[in-house]
Amino acid sequence: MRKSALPSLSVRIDLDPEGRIGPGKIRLLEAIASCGSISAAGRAMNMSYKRAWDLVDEINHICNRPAVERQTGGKNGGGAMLTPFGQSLVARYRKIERSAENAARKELQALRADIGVRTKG
Amino acid sequence: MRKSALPSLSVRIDLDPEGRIGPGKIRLLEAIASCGSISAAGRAMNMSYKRAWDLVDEINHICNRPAVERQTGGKNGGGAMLTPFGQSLVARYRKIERSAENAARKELQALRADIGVRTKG
DNA sequence: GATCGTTATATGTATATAAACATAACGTAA
DNA sequence: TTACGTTATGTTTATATACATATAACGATC
Repeated sequence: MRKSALPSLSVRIDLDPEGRIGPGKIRLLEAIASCGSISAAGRAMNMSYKRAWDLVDEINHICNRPAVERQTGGKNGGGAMLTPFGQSLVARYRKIERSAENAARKELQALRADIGVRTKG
Repeated sequence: MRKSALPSLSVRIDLDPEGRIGPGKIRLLEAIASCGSISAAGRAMNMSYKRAWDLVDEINHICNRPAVERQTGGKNGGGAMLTPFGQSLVARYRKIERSAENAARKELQALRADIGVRTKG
């Protein structure tokens, strides 16, 4: 498998001075979407349930609307899924990320040439 | 009118898994370039000299070559300036940042529209 | 040699962040 | 009712980060 070459970009969206959404929260949202629960997503990311829950809570508060809808109790104990807004948030982030990396590719290559390629391994 | 309304982008360059360069370090480099010393740059950014020095040291180590050249002692007690590499690093970062914001503008506006309008339900 | 403001370094103290652990509430199904 | 796995919410501990303070070395200038 091919790891992303360094240097690479990471993009954050500053929704307000105290609230940003970056690659970590987006990966968590994606994991929730594919796992069906916060706790399973946390396990998949090697993250404690509490941390995952706190991040979800933070995301929902940063945006003015819930990105994750949660059900407590019920079949299988409950679960969580992305709201339509949450889905579009992830999609938008990924699109922005792709656009940014595309736009920056030349400069990053030049930077890599300056610094020297480090092939770890 | 102020330049960037929220949400806005912030871009980091991951030079290696443990070393990133983002808007803070770039602003520090720019302050050093315009102030002529680490300590003056720190004062200008309301940052302790130690913190500024540590950041410069980190930058110089993250990259494989110095971005800041320092002179201890001498006229005015010494000073610091950007190396040619440091100058190009700043220029490249700012160019990447502009490209990224340009590429993401539409999506950010859509996101702003989503978040700005609070729809309960 | 004394002065000056800088670089360079060390140490201790707050503060913020993350991890670890514990426990209750929930709602479906057996 | 009981069991189950989840959401929800604490409390405590540990770690990392930032801050404050102190001090020495440096080298041109006076």
